[in-house]
Amino acid sequence: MLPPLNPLHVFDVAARHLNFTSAAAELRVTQPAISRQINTLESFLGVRLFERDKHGLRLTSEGEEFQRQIAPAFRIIANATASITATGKAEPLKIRLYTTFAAKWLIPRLPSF
Amino acid sequence: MLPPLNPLHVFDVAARHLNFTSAAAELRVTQPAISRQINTLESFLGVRLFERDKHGLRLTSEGEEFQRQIAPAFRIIANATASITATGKAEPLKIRLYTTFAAKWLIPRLPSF
DNA sequence: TAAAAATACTCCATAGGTATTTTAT
DNA sequence: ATAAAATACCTATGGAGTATTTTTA
Repeated sequence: MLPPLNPLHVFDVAARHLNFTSAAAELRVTQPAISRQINTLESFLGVRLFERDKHGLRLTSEGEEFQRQIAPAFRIIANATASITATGKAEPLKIRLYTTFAAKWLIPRLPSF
Repeated sequence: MLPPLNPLHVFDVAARHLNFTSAAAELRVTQPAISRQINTLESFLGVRLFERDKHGLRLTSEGEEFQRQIAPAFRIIANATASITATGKAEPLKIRLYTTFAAKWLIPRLPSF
């Protein structure tokens, strides 16, 4: 069974920040958005991941272990996405044209390009 | 940069099935839902993941490589979720009661429980 | 009292369903 | 002719914003 994935990602970020407000900044959303995503995940799991008491915000022991386990998953996804996105970006551009056109028009302009 | 995660998960399942209809069954949604999720992912990546030509449905080479890379991420997430969900489920149940009640009512019934 | 988290309310975007069309075997 | 994918259309759910309240250092 998979948990809701967007809340899981938010948790991954928030667990590194230990601060919902700055996690919100990294994800380019607002602080309440983070609060609710975390809540969604905790409700789904039936487990409290963050402790909101004295000492401010900290991970529960379950939260810490969970974070440790899931973090690699997002690194994998990010890497895979970077790879596939990069594919083709470095492909050489192939151009066919008349030799006379190449000589008279293209070659002179190549340097400035 | 992370891709949309729900479409990514749908892709993971569909890539194993090589069949949107049966992937839909596994995910308990309809076939058009799969079709659109895949489309969302392909649009985001700017890469075609499935080939829909003769021979039916097959992964493109990029799709195959991508699937190979991301699949472990979902296994990680599923395992982590199983662990944290299981936490506490095996906790011993603590009961306090009167010794007389224990002797007369509880103990006789324990075997059948 | 200042800074951060939670909550209430509203709005929009994403995701799904049903019906139907297209495509390919 | 059949089976699967794509598309159109509509609906519903989830996610986000703003404003505000609660909490804690």
